[in-house]
Amino acid sequence: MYSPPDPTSYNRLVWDIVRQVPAGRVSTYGQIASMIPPPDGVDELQYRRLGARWVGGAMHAVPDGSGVPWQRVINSKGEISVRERTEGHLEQRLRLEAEGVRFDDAGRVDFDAVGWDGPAADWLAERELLPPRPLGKRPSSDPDATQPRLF
DNA sequence: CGTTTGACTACGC
DNA sequence: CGCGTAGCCAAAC
Repeated sequence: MYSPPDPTSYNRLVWDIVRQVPAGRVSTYGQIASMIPPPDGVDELQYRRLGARWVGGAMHAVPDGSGVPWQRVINSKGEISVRERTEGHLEQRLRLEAEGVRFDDAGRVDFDAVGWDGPAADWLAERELLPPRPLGKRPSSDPDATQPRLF
């Protein structure tokens, strides 16, 4: 798999971030990666794809009983990335549904409803991490037809 | 020792 | 909006 220069410390950092995701909310591999600065020498655009894979590797490597809520990390399409018809896939879905996360007929969640907006700004600053990429559709793309003027 | 296979995304059709 | 593919690496077969 695509591995970061230092998988051990990278994984620890990823797990720390994932621990911040509250129950009932979901993040994505790409969003987690977006908070971690790209290592030296890694092209930023390339890191958007590589980093997501690295985070996937970190999730795959979560130790049993570590308390890391790995089920709250899914792919950018809003679906569970663990291969279907596997034990892990079913367990992730059941865990999320137990937290109140709903899946549509296509097996996708609604980021606008359950998407995570990242840790508090000071939490990120303490660790020299970047602000996360927002999830879901941009509310700004919705015309002000439904958005009444406040004055 | 050669192949297959990923807990991913962006981009082009 | 759905589908295929590149990118580019380490393990498991």
